[in-house]
Amino acid sequence: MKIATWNVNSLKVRLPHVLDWLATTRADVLCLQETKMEDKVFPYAELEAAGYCAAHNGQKTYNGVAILARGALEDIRFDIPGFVDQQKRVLAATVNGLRMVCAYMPNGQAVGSDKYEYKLRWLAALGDFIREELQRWPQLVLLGDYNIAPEDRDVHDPVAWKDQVLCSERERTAFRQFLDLGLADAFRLFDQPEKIYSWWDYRQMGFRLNRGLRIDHILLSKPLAAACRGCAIDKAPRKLERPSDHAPVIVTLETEPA
DNA sequence: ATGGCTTGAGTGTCAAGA
Repeated sequence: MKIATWNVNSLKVRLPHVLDWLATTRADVLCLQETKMEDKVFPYAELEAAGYCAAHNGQKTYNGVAILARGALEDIRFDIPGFVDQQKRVLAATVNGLRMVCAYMPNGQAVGSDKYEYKLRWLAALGDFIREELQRWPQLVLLGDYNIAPEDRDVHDPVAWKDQVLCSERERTAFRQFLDLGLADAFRLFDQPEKIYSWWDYRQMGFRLNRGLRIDHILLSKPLAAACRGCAIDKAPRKLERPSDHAPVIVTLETEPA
């Protein structure tokens, strides 16, 4: 079973890339972030024609998350329960007995800003939610755009980024709190080459110079980590015309028949 | 260089991303 996440930076612009990528990879589940659209214009029909069921939690202009799956989506939940938030950043659904929690975590703008404090409050609330979800669904995947580079090796220039937003200690501590719930960073379950990233700035040839950050992640609960056979970041879509600034991350799980 | 691209909104030019 292949499960993936991709911040598409506008699904309206990127739908052709998404459809091509699904046809190529045959992923079973794809979680999207930054759809930047209301539900009434979400391309359900095009995705269904491609063989995918979909659930969407969207809004105009900003944010918006979706889960696409070859199988049925069950127990769909929107947002973080009990956390008052106008921003559409979380969507959860069960596929083939596996709980998927798709998250577009806040950017935080700058260390010390109001948005940074919102990010940390938001991350704490998500942690509480995931703890509850794990009790009901031991087979859980928390995946999406975390907007956190967990370690210096996930940063092209750790000196320049030191203590900056996406790399600050408080954000990295929040990331480790997900690991403390028993989740594992699928990418780090395997030997990986150096300088692998999932996001590159559009400006100043960031991608060509590989000036990137690894901020998109797939975290697996213990039974799924044991079943994980691989994790990779697919740079191919980042090379296309009008690409998203993020690349998809994909895991392969060896799952037992349901 | 509070910059450098890209998107959405909306038709001016700005907010937001990371």
